Order: sequence, then C-alpha cells, then structure tokens
Amino acid sequence: MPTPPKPLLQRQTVTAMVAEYIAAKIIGGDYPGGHQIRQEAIAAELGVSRIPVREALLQLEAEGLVVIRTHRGAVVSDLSADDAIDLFDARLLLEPFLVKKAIARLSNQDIANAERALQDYEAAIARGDPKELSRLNWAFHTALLEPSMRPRSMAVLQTLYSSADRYLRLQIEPLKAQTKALQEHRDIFEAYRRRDAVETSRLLKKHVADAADEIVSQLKRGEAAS
Amino acid sequence: MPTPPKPLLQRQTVTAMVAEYIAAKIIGGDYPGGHQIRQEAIAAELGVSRIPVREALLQLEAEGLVVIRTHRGAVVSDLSADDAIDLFDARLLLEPFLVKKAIARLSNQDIANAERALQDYEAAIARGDPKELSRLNWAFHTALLEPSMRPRSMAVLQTLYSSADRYLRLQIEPLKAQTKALQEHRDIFEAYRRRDAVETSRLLKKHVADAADEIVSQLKRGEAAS
DNA sequence: CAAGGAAATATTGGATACGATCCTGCGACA
DNA sequence: TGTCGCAGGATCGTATCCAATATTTCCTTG
Repeated sequence: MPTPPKPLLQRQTVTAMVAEYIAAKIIGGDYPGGHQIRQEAIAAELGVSRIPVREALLQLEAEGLVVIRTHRGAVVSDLSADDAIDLFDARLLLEPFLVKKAIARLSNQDIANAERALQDYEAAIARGDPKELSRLNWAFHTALLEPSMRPRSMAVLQTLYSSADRYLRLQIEPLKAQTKALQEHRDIFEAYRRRDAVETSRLLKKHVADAADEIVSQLKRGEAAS
Repeated sequence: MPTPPKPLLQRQTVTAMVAEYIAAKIIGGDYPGGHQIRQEAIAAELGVSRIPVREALLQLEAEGLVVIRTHRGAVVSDLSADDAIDLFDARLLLEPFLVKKAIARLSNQDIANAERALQDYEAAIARGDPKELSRLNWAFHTALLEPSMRPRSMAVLQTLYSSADRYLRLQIEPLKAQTKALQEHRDIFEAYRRRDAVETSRLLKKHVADAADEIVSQLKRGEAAS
C-alpha cells in the first residue's frame, strides 16, 4: 500500500497556517494590543521563511487584527470601547438584515444545518474549551445567515467577527455569558425554524446588542480606571 | 541644484503601486471578470519581481476584486446582478447609518471639507475624466462619513466601494448619471450643512439606491440576453 | 477515432540573499 | 545641559533562485 505519506486532503498553504497561528495568538490574548510582531521571530518559531509570515500579516491587516506601517512592521491593533462600538454597530446592521434575506429563501436543509450547528454549540458548552466555543458560536451565526446567499456581506461579517471575538474573550463572566447566549440561540433558532423573519431578526439584533452593551460598558469602566 | 531625482516625499512601497496599477486595470475594465492574472506577466510589465505582485494580489483579494485559489493563481472576480445587489445592500445599510453618526458630531471644519469635496467633484465633471470623477465621487462620500469617527466601518465601505466602482463604470449613459448624481450630491450637502440627520440620511439612501437600481436592472437585462 | 494516462511545460508557493529604511545610543557643539 | 547629527544594529522590502503543484501535450490503447 504505497499510500501518500500524509493524511492528505490537507491542501493548506503555509501562509494560511501562519495566518491562523497568529490570529489565534491575537484572539487568545497572547499578543495584546500594541504588541509588535517581528516577522523573523514568527518565522523562526514556526520554522518557515519570512515570506509566508509577511503574506499572513497582510491578510490579518485586511481583517483588522493588525496594523502595518511601511518599514515599521505590524502591530496588533488596540482594543477600545470606541472600536467595539464601531464593530458591533456594523454587525447590528448587517446580521438582522441578512437573516431576513435568509429566511426569505430558507430550505428545510438550511434549517437542519442550523439545528446541527446549535446542537454542536450546546454540546461544546459542557466541555468549555473557549476557542472551540467561539468557533461553534460563529458557526451557528453563519449557519443562520448563509442561506441569504450574500457571499460579499458574509465576508465582511467574517472579518468583523474575528475582531469581535477578541472582545468577547474579555468578558468577566464568560460562563454566565455563555449560558445566556445559549438560551438566546435556542430562542433565535425557534423563530428561525418557524420562518418568522421579523421575530428572528429582532431576537438576533437583541442578542448581538446585549453582548455589545456588556462589553462596551466593561471596556468603559476599564478605560475610566486607567 | 542637485535636487533629488523624484518628487520625493512619495514614500510609497512597490507593493502599493502594483496594487493600484492592477486595481485600476480591473476597475477600468481592462481586465474583465474571469481574466487570469499572471504574476510574471505583471512583474515583467512593471519591471519588478513577483513578490510585490503577489502581495498586491492578496490585498486585492481582501477587497474582493480578485479570487485567489491555491496554486491556480488570481482571477478577476465576476460581475453579476446578485453580487451587485449584495454589495449595494451593504452600502445601503452602512452609509445612511454612518452619516447620521457623522452629523451628530459635526464640526464646521467637517462641513467645509465636504463642501470642498463637492466643489472638486463639480469642477471635474467639466473635464470628464472617468477615473478622476470616480475618485472624487468617493472622496465626497468619504468626506460626509468621515466625521462619524468609525474607522472600521469606513474601511469596510472602502472595500465595498472599489467593487461598486466596477459596476458604476458599466452604466450606459454615464454623462446622464453624472449630472443626476451631481444634483443629488448638492441636495445631500444642503441637508448635511443644516445638520438635518434624518433628511441627509434619507437622501443619501435614495442616492445610492437609485444608482443600484439602474445598475441592477441593466445587469439583469444583460444576463437575460445571454 | 475517442478516452486515458504519462511526460513536458507553465505557473504558483516558498526559501535564501541583498539593499533600503528606521530606530537607538553615543558624542559633539551651542 | 540640552539639542543636533551621525554611526551601528535591527528590521523590513524586494530580487533572485529552488521546489511543489497544476495544466497541457502527446502518445498509447481499446
């Protein structure tokens, strides 16, 4: 059996892997806001050259996770209450709109997909790995919005979300927030399954707005203290 | 006078110049949708290496102008009525919202900036260089929205606009559209100067929606014909 | 003559090497 | 004493070169 050496079907490029690696560090908080990312350091750490590191940083800049200045390198973008407001306001416009569009053309398969995403999210709460939970949380949102068939808006939301994720990790009581989010997800899905566009949109908006409010007020306390 | 050879203070990187070059080709229609962009061809054309070309393409991918597939290179993204709807709907959500936020914190200086942008746009209509007009059109929109102090939303809009621009170039009667747009710009600016957030938002929304309608209906005719 | 497959070619992805720019710290001069 | 200018090192931007993958061509075979 001369099977190919590796698990195969792992068609990933080095650039993509580096981008994931750095993004995880930023979202996880290992690289805080303001942290200088040295291309050579990352390259040595991962045993690759600087080229894929540079290209990964370009992608992360497009997502807003880092800021690149010519000849001065990449810096992890700062978190602030203003930025969080900016970001969540954009989500608050796009997500309720897209979910309405999605429901307008919803198939049973789409509902099944959303239900599965919800179940995966529920199952992961017990285990409580924050990285996995974040991924599944977003997967649920994506499952709701995907049927809208708006790839461009979805791409925008994807970039917004990776930054929003950084803020979500700051929550003081993540466990409490998670159980609250779980109940809200269930309510949203119920309305979604009924194809009640208005109610789903309303609940989704509230779901995002509540999270935004908590994060912003918490950030403002932090900024006032400093 | 041993003045330096170039205008100097032109601190641009080669990557940025290449990105501008390719973007202009795409927006101008020289590279139509589906066109394969060969890195080496661009590199030879501009007398640079392939590295800056690759990095430019990454940036253009983030803007949605091209699609990159691993080991298969970059292809100019296709235009379609669905994509235009996707894109303009997102603008229709963000721009009216941002202009309200801008008016809420508007300074006299901001109004003066918008007025200047409007005048520049008016002045350019006479000359009629499409590339310049497009730039000044967007500069006016930017001047209106900039005071909102929402850099992240502005960045999203910036990427949306560069694609929207491709569609705007398709208009059958650009001259007619331009004069219509000019009158609408004047009306918008009048409401803006009065700090009438509701009216400005309404007019801006209509301004974008009208352009979108014309483009989408035109595209649908084209798609039905094919 | 059409279909399948292997070698040849083209194109992209990544590594190494070099030149340009920026930052830091030391010393000279007002 | 404070400010300016100038090395020196560190870091980034780009060119050149090598490896991996995709596409094409052409031959074989049913």
